[in-house]
Amino acid sequence: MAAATRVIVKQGLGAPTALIAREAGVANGSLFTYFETKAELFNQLYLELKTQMASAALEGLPADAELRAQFACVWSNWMRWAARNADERRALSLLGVSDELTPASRAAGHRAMAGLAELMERSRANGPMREAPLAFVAAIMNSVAEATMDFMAHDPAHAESHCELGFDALWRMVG
Amino acid sequence: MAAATRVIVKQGLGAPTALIAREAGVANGSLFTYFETKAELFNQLYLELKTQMASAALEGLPADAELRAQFACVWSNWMRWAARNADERRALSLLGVSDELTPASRAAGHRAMAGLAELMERSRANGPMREAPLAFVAAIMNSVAEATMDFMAHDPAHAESHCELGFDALWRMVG
Amino acid sequence: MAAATRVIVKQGLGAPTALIAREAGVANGSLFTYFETKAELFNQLYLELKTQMASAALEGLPADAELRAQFACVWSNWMRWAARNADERRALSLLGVSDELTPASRAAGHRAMAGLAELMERSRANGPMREAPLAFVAAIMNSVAEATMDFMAHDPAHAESHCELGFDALWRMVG
Amino acid sequence: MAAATRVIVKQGLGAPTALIAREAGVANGSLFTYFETKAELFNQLYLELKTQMASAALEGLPADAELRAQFACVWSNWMRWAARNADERRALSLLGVSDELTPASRAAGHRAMAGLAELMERSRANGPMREAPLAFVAAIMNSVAEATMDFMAHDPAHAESHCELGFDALWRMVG
DNA sequence: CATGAATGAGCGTTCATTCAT
DNA sequence: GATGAATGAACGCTCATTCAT
Repeated sequence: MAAATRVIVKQGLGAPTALIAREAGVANGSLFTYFETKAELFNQLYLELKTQMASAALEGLPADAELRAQFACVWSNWMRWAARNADERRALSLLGVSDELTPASRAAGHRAMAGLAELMERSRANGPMREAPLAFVAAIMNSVAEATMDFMAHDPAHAESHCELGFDALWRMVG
Repeated sequence: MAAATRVIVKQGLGAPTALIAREAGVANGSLFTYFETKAELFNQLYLELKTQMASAALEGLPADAELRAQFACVWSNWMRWAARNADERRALSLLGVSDELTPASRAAGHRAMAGLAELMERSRANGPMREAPLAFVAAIMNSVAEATMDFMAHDPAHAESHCELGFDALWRMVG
Repeated sequence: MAAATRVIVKQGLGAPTALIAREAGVANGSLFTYFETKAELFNQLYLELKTQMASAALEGLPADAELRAQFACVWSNWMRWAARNADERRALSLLGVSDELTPASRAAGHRAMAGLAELMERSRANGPMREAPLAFVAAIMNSVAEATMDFMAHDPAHAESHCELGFDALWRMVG
Repeated sequence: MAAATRVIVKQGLGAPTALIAREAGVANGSLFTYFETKAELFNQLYLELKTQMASAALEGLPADAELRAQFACVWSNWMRWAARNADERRALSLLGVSDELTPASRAAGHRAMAGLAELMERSRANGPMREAPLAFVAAIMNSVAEATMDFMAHDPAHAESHCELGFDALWRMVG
């Protein structure tokens, strides 16, 4: 998995399975002992990374703090994970647009993000988007997060300020 | 070009050039009379679609209206283009993440969006994001637009309301 | 023809007909008005070059001089032609080993060299190879000539001395 | 390798790799397990054949016999190898004029012929070509050898006598 | 006759997947 | 289970040749 992540980042989703196997230190064919097909590997990797990202975001959530503070904590965790796991994030992003990704995996990915979605749900409850469908709000949250991560990755010197700018913007939208 | 758009939407970027040629009603090899390589085709298509999208968005811009109204008009054009050109939008989105896309094409794509960026620039001038880098604000605008388009495409019955929700959210962020 | 020669030298026999046409300043398809196929062009070119080479070699032959002097004159003409028409020689050499060259062309090529062969025939009449088949002697003459030309082309500074060395060697063999 | 040799002789250097693979009894793609490219295969084959030829020529060289006898032995070995390995010789000859042959391979080929060159060097030491560059003498030796082989192959009935004629001619030149 | 866009068979090469060891 | 050589379908691209203009 870690090997696949590294290879995908370097070579894209078109990277030969042989390369992934070599990076993992196993034989060419052994890869297919663990994953029936390349697509299967990609789907599992997608889910693993998404889950890892979600749990990183929710780590240490102060359950009884104010909503805004909770959200700020999650956002900060999320962005920090992205900054420290640039490869994982990049791979996740590539996998997310792959044609090989099954609807099932995509659904499972959403489920992994349920904790985040729930927080979002509560955050907007009294805000201007209280009437919008949750999925829509979640999608916007995601897209702003992605854009923020891109900027943090691209310009690490101002990572901190971009992180805050992103959060403030998001909170203005939904909070 | 239109053929390539259709095929890309159906089969992804991995679609055989032979299929694109057939869809266009020309012979396998004729494609390479017009585009030196598959990558070249993709790059040109990307730029064409991006340009088309940008000019659709800026069409009929009421130059002396209030900023908010101008922006609303652009947003509405933009979303309408996306709704009416779902294939084009999907193809553009796939092309945008391709490894075959050259930095030059990406830069040209940004230039095509200059009109939008400039409007954005003016819109945020007195807003809460007046200190943020333009590129960052543009990225967020794009990402919210993308998310909105996705929802409009996915649930055409509520396209109109999603369009408004998206705009309001964006305006709250930057306006 | 001249265009074909230049292109063959630069790109080898695999050079596209389109390139030859462009070099000749005519359209892609016009080439096939003059030559039915690429092979036909190559065969005709082969014969033209071989004929040109042979007549260059025989030019100004002092019909009533001593045999050795006659041969020396021919050899000198031959080598001079090769030196001054490096492209033609190179092309001829490539064409000579092509699979496209028909036996008929090869035979015609030999006929073009008849004058040289006849001189050779007389030269060896009283020499050590008087019993050998003419064709064999001619082949050896040719091969020594080729080797000499190669050296003259490769090291033009000593062209003159290589030319003489080649002649002396050949004469020792047959004269 | 043997398969490649056979196919090259029958079809020339333009023969499809698929044919070579089939002749070798392996799958289309397997060829590229052993040789990265077609050119790589050709280069390696060239070197193998050249080396094989050279060692055949030097086999059983009577180190303390007279020079002429040594040379005669080598010549006889050489011609016998060519007669018995007509395919190999033909392939070698075709490979030798290919544009795919790298300078490195050509140099390695020369190195493989070093033994022959050295014998040649000693043979001419007191002969009429003692002042000529070694490379030139070697080139002439080669070209006479080639011509002789051609005749032996073309007219096997008189192979023996052509072999002798060739040697005598060569010795007259350099010995 | 000249043109040059169109053709499509054919090629070298890649790589996910299999399977005998 | 692990291996890695073998597989062969599939792809991007080339180019000799044709033919409507």
